[in-house]
Amino acid sequence: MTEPELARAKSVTLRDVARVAGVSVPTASKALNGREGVRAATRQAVLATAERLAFHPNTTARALKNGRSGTWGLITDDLEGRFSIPILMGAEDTAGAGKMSVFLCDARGDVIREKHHLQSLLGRQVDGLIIVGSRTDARASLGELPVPAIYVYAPSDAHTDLSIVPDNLGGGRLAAQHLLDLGRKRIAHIAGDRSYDAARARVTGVDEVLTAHNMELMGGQAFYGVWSEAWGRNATRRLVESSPDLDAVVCGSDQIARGVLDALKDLNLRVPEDVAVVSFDNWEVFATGAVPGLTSVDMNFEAMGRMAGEKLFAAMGGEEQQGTIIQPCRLVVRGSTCP
Amino acid sequence: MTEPELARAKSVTLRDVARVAGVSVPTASKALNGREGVRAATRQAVLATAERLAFHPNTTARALKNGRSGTWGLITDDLEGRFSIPILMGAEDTAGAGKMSVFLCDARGDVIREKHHLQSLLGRQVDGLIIVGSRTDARASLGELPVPAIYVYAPSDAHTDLSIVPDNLGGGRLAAQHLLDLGRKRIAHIAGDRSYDAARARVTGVDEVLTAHNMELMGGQAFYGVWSEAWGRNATRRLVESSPDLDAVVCGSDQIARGVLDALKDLNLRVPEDVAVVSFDNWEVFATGAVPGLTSVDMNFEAMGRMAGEKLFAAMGGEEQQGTIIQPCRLVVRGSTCP
DNA sequence: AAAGTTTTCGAAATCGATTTCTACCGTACC
DNA sequence: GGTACGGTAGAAATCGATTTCGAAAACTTT
Repeated sequence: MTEPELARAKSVTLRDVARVAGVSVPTASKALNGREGVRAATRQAVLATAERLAFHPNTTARALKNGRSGTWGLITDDLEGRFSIPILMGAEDTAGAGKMSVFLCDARGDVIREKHHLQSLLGRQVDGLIIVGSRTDARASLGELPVPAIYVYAPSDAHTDLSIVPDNLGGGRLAAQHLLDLGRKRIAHIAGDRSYDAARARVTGVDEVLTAHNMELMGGQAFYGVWSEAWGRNATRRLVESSPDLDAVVCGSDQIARGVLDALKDLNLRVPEDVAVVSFDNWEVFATGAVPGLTSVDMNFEAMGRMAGEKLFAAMGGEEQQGTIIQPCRLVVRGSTCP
Repeated sequence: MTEPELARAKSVTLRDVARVAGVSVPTASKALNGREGVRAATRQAVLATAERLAFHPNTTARALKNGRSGTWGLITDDLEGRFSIPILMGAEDTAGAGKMSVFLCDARGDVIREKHHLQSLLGRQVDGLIIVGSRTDARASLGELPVPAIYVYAPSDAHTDLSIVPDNLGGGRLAAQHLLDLGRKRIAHIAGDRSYDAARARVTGVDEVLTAHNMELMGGQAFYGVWSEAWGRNATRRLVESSPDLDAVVCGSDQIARGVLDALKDLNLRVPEDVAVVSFDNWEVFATGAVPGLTSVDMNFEAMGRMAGEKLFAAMGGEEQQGTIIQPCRLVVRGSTCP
């Protein structure tokens, strides 16, 4: 067993490269990492052999030495990945391809499991944490941690943490302004679950714009319910009964909007000619599958992920930050408001 | 700087525990890992101090030593996480809470990016790979790898790899048999994209059952199109025109089914009284949001993930396997077939 | 009490890469 | 030609945990 390369057909180590290139391990390391103190010819030789042997450095060893693992942990409650995946992709993008890898952990809404995942991630020496809540209400802070953490979508309840949340208020304004721009005057709002911060903020945004134009919502207020198509259908039927002259509906989510579209059709009201419909989330499969396509306010998950990545890098660089960053939304116009 | 505990307020290492407990590092290691050769009293002391100091072993160091990182890599093309997240959760479950952490990488359908992620994951010494395709067609094998890999949802095109795929054929049978059990005789099939293996397999399954009962599909064949609501609507209109007496429709996906339901309603056909509807995927938000709720064939993603986890463990234990494992589907009955 | 066993513990090597820090080389200058 | 110097390369320590192996301690046995 004097031949190490026979013992493990596994992977090529730096030692192998150094031996083949006829230099020492430190020299090989310096050459590969572009550090000075290596003659150009030597560096070339090392690079060439590394290439030839298909050398890939063991990230684990590097992590152990310099205390940086090049990984982030993302903890979420999002069972379907609707939020998590775009946010993850956005975060990854800031690092440049493959520089950072992300552990995705699903706590499934269970605090115990979350604690467990957290410990596991810290044991793996992640360089940062992204905590993705499934609703925009403030969630319990994880407290003081040995690595920077950023709360995305749901803000932390501790103002010493850094949170990134979508601008639901601004989204509401966007939706209302869009309808006003189209000349709509009699606007109703079928909202989501009142217990959700997001639902209330969206309502507030709509209200603000209407008030500024000396208008108010049909029925005098928004109608809160649940985040489902069924609620959209029911609410629409009642709404049209009491206010048959309405000409636009803002919906708390795309799912609600789907219900609204269904009900309007049953009631022989044309969209967008008789009634324009705007909703929130811009969940592609729902928004584009509808007839007509739904004009919807996009929460910009990927942008939130990118921001999270940037802030994590900044924090890793020692630049501590706290507070709540509000990420603007954007309106995606489709057939439900413009023919 | 003779006081190491001042230098880094960071984390508690095994050395710290050993020092405080008054034993050597190896002894502390043995005590914590439940290995023999340690007196009961000594072990107790070590365990107590570890607890008191909130010691969490550095997984990175352990990984470096014994060559096992306790991590898996999951590479997917799934932009929304519809497949990946349930599969990831299933895989994690097999390990027991937190024992395995999973790197989630989204290749976004880009081969270059996939290669990149793969290298990155191998550099991080993952113990296994789960490759999740976004369509059931066979995908290019990643070839010989230093760690076991399992292809989920989309099988590998190399028969020396191990793949786990949903039983689309069996799913088709389930759907057809369900309709026959309900006494339906005139069954049509509005399928998805013909270029997808899944679409064709589902059709074959339905055909098999009908043929076994000396029946055939309305129109003599399945109608292929695309995986969209719009296709469901269009196809239904044409179908009812040519075969107004149909009493059941099998849909290639929940999205198609949503279009079918819409169109049937426009045509004043009641579901399920006049026409029963069965679909595939059981995508909750679509299936339960519809009126009536969609009876749908569930692909059991989580079960596929669990199977993947088990097989990876087996492979890590040296038990090589190859071939394709077909994971059964299950029928979830809702209002679109039973009132 | 001496010899033989068993148990318990710790010194040292290991994993793979990085990072000093020192030894050496050749060149340049006086 | 000897000293000084910038530039290269390598020896050794390091990260934190594991593991082997030898030594010391604690018991038995005669």
